[in-house]
Amino acid sequence: MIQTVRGTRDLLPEDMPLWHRVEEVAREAFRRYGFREIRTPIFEKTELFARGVGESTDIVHKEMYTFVDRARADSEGESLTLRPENTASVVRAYLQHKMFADKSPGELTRLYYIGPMFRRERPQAGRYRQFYQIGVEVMGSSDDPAIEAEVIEMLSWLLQELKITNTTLLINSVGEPASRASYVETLREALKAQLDKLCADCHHRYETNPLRVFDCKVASCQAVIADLPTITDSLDDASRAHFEQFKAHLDARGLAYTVNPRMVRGLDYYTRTAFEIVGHDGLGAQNTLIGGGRYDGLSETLGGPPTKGFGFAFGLDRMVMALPEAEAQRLRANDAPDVFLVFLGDAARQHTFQVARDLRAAGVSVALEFEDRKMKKAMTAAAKSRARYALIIGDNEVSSGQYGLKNLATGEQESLSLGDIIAKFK
RNA sequence: GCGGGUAUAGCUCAGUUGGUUAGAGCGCAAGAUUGUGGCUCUUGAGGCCGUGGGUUCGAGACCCACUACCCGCCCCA
Repeated sequence: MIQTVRGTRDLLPEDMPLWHRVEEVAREAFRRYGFREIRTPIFEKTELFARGVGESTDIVHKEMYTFVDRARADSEGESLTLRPENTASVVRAYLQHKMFADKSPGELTRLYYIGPMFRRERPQAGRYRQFYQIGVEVMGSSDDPAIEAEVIEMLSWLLQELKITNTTLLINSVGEPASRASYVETLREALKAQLDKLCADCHHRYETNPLRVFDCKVASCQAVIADLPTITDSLDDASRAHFEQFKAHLDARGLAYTVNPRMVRGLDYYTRTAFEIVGHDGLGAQNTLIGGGRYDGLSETLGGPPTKGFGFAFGLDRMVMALPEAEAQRLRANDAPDVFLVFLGDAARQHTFQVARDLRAAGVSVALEFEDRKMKKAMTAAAKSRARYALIIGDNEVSSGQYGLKNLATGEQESLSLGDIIAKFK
């Protein structure tokens, strides 16, 4: 039997109401905050991600689905990649369509996206090779921290609307590229003296990406980590001032946060503000719900004019997992037909098709089966469909034009004309 | 790439020191009940026991290999 490729999965009808709900709430949040949708291609030239995300990152290094396109007579096949994330593509589109050109100073471009991304990682709880992300990007000439606070305010509303409570907002500033680079050296110096106390993984991190040592879960490493210098101490003055303003904006909006000076970003393009919203319920080891930050240099990296940028992304797979059970049940229960048509005998069967058409034309969600069954069986099918009502159509009903409408939850039944029934569902 | 776990009915799982016909609950089907579902009772259908090899008189069980899935690590939004 052919099955799904490792790390991919089918999203079955039972779960779709949950996915739709997250998408619907997100779109509503974006509408209220002035974001407009953009859809970029699912694959791009490999170079876009190599430059945008960063050559040295693991994503580019070993986690991309890259393939060479078919060669033509006049050219080599070019290297293409299924998008591992969407920020680089959105910035590319922003530049390609010169969205900055008709803007006045300080005017922002607010974009959002929803769609699948691909990473060739080992799957685990809440992590798939084809996963779905929702994200926004704010681009323009301004890097006002009020932008950041407003976006986080929007996320706060979104989580509340989804009934996802018990989350924590973590913030940090990773500074300008220059101050970040000097901090990495400071950190490497500090680690050098304690190398003998670190685990094998951290030895590797010391070489490749010292910032990652902070994420180590080994107890002996944690002891060392506690005494390491933080990036906060190395911040340049402008970044420090920017971060202070950002916090003041959060305070003014009543948004609670925890400063985590050890929270760093893996992708090359991040500058200054970084944030995460972590969940605590039912997410396994993958408890980061939302991650984002500022990426002021990305446009230039991709050959565009100096542009400020700020954005976030969250995984739909994981957000759906984080929905509380009660909310999930409510959403699934709502995903049911309005009425299930039960008919008895061949004459009623023909008549039922007409009734179904009239109800549907009036906007009612109608379920029915085509088999002529005993009433008992038909009622069982009606209950199984989870329809709110069963509409009973036998010879008596056909001749009288009065149908039995039974509320399947309460068991109450009344006799109504088709017009009355349609009115009831309006 | 590395580590641990699991693989038996549609689903969730039992299955004793290796023993003859592989079980339960839920679900599904039929009936009790020929125009009224849910509850109850009765009956039934449904299994290459992940795949391949080995040990044995005999393997769902023990050994080896493989594959798949799950969880975690690496990495990361």
